[in-house]
Amino acid sequence: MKPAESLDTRDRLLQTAAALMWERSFQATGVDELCQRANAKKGSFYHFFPSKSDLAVAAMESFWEHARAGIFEPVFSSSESGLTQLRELIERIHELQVQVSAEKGGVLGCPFGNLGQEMARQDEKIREALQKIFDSHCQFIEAALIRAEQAGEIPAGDNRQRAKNIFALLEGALLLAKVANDPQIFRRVISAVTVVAAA
Amino acid sequence: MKPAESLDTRDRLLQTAAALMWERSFQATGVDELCQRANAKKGSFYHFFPSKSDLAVAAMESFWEHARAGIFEPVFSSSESGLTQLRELIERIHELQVQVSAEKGGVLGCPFGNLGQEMARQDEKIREALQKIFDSHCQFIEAALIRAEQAGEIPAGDNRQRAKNIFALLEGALLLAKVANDPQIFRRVISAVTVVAAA
DNA sequence: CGCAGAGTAGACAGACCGGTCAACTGTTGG
DNA sequence: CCAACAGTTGACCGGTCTGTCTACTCTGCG
Repeated sequence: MKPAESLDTRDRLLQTAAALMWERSFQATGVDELCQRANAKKGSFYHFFPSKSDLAVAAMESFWEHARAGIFEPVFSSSESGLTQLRELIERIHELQVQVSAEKGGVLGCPFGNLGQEMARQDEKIREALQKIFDSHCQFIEAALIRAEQAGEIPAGDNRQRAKNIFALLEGALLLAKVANDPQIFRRVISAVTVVAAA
Repeated sequence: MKPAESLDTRDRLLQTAAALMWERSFQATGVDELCQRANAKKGSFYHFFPSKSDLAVAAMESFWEHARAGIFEPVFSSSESGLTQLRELIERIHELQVQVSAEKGGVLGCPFGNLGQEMARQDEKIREALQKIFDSHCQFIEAALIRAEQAGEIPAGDNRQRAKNIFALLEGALLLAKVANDPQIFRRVISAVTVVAAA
């Protein structure tokens, strides 16, 4: 993630929004505060985005693009086996949680999961955007499972469903870690992933 | 759950708070609206509870007591085997999700998980309360796993950790169902529980 | 009866919210 | 040289937020 100062106003707003909403929540993030932190003025905000919800959608999409390019694609395009890639992904997520939780003074969990729990029932656009982002996550996992199946690492089965199961376990583990405020909870729960992958 | 009219003011506030915060979210639930729906006045609200956060904690504890008495204790004190009890619990949760989502026009997910994602990083009292409620959930699951292990349904293992894994899967599945706005997602993901139980 | 305390009532406060708007600036292309 | 336009600025709006306060009612008890 580039330093905020070097970006243009729109990108600064996007990046600040993602950070603040991850750290706190959508509703606890005020437009005024957000603009201040992004070094932008309210008028600029509403010049680029019709509403706070639209900014949230754009911020999540942008955040996912960064995560995809910075984590998912490198991990899943390696020469490792499907299951190893999966374990590598989990390792990266865990590292990120540890690092961010040290920086912010507590476990933040998954930015998409957080926003989903909070806003899915209140804002349809946000719900749809997150649904798509979840799907993208699952597609990466599914592809790894297919490779694992072809390599004989796991028995043949419904890899799409398996991917959803694994993703659900990830999200649940992040929630437990957040409520316990202990990133190690995530690592321990996640040990079950290999089993779910073969289910 | 008794009809709201027959309860005293404090209980009406508790019940209405749990319902509204489940349906929407903590921050989207206003004190004014809450009082109106509970047929109470602001003065009464702040007579019983020092703040909205304290009400939320009390409402979650009360809701959990209802769920424990109405679902968890009946299910886990039956004469069925440990794994069957677990499946029965999941069945009940699924039925509840289907019913509530028909009533409210969308999947609401887990009231505790929702509040946890939203408020764990913003209100330490809420975080601690939910942490305890999560623990109680896990204790029920763990007890069932111990019975399952003794009956030879699953191999010997760390049943405390297994319980956390299962609980994480449940919470994750509820999140996916909420974001997809489809309660059937929950049922499908949850098919992996038996595997996780034996991991 | 009279009093104490629990609970009720709702006006009020002050901060803060998301969002609007008209005026301004800086750049680009004809 | 100016017109067109993307972007910026910050004052401003009406509404809503949680929480406070004083006055009131009801009930049980000595």
